[in-house]
Amino acid sequence: MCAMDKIDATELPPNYDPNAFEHPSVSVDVVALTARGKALEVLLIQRSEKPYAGYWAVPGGFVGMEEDLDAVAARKLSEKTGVGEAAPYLEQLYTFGKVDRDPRHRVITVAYYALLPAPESGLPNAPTDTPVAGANAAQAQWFDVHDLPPLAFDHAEILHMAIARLQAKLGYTSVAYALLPEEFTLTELQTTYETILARILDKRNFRKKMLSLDILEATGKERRLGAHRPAQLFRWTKREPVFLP
Amino acid sequence: MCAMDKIDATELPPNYDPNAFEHPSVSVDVVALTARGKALEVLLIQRSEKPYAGYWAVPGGFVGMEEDLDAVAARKLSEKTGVGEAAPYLEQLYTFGKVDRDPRHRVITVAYYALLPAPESGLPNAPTDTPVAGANAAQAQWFDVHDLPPLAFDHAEILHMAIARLQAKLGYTSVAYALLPEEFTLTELQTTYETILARILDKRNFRKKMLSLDILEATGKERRLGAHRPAQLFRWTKREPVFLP
DNA sequence: AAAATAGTGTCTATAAGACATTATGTC
DNA sequence: GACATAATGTCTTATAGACACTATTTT
Repeated sequence: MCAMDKIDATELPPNYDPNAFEHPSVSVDVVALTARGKALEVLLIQRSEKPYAGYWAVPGGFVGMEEDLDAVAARKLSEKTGVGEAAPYLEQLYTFGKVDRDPRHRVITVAYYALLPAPESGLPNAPTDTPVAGANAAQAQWFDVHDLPPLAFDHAEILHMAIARLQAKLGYTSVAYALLPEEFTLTELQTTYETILARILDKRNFRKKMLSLDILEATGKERRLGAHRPAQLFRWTKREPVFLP
Repeated sequence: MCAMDKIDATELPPNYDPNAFEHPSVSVDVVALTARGKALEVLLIQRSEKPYAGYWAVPGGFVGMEEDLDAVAARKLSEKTGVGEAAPYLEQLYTFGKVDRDPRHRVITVAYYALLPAPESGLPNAPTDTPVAGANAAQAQWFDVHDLPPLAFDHAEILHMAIARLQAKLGYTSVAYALLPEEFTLTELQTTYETILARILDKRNFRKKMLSLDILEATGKERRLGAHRPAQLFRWTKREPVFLP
């Protein structure tokens, strides 16, 4: 433990030199999630270097001196997924700071999670289906969260926390908006909920509930797919998360 | 923006030198809350140095290379409040990382909040009523969160987030256990809820609800205070937070 | 007996959950 | 008309909230 441990942030002298002591590094990691059909998928990058060479990791980057945490998260997400200007849902998750979570040196990571519409949705903020690998040719790929490769560092813990947070938020907000295309059927919406919650919901109760919340509106259009009755298309009344009663 | 901004944590070469570039500093700030009578109180320290000399701040400290984030939070809390071994409720709140939140240099702070029983409760983990000032003779004092002195940095934002989190958690967990003494009356419990939520609750509904949750048990003892019927004393069935149905 | 707080029950309204059939399009 | 998915309503149960009086103790 170095001398810095005992310095109180509230009591720093004005001439204190922030570089007089060794600091932990700070990184930002982004759990990018998308609901594709019946799978909840996460974007992972395969490491090509030690430690954890060959293992997969959530994309992340170090925090420089002149960039807000949120900005680092947005930038990393954009670099890896190809999402453009239209802001995806991006929320800080938790900060992981165990001394030995990175075997090389002390790295404190501020984890975020992002919700993206399925790549095939055609939305401007949908990720490209082929994520962008890093400069050192590491692979980037979407994985079903229930069929994961070995994960580096404490990234399994980070991912589980992101999924738990999303599951919880589904219950009291309209965050699901961020996972769906502009227009969708109630069945697609229900499938998204079922995918994330990993359980089957009752169709009548689900529709009754959703339509009572004033968060959806019919577009008047319908989707015709196959030899059966077409489905009405809906959109969100607000493309931002709303707290539900 | 320095070169470090563009280095990807998942792609670090094994011989990367973490000290080759300037890092942000990392601090931990702890919002210590206690419910004393009809006031929710927060522990603040008065700064004696610039910037924000004379302003009040939440206690905090820098994170050294060899200490977990949670451990820094626990240590700071213990130093300032005199709480001992018996662990108070301590939970990570949010990480604040705006570039200019500290005018001196870049400081990213991981905020925690702690719930302590009232100083006069006699519990082993109750804070001393006279909090410990820092080495440079700054004052430390408990303040009603609705009657605050001017706060330094973004500490007003941190405090408001802590209060909002506590209010939310009261609704779906038994965290209130951490604010009460070992034995307490239902009226004291209700007063604690009312203080935190800043609204009056119905006595009959409150008692009906609380007693239906299997989180309280009667001690068989009663408290006699003044010219009126004595109140039964209760204790928590578990001194840890429980999720409520 | 006056004062002060402890303690208690009913009714209503709302929400959640179980449950099966009809409707409408394509091929 | 066979097939496949869309769309819909009722009943039961549990929960939340409004609401006022009696009980017990001290002084």
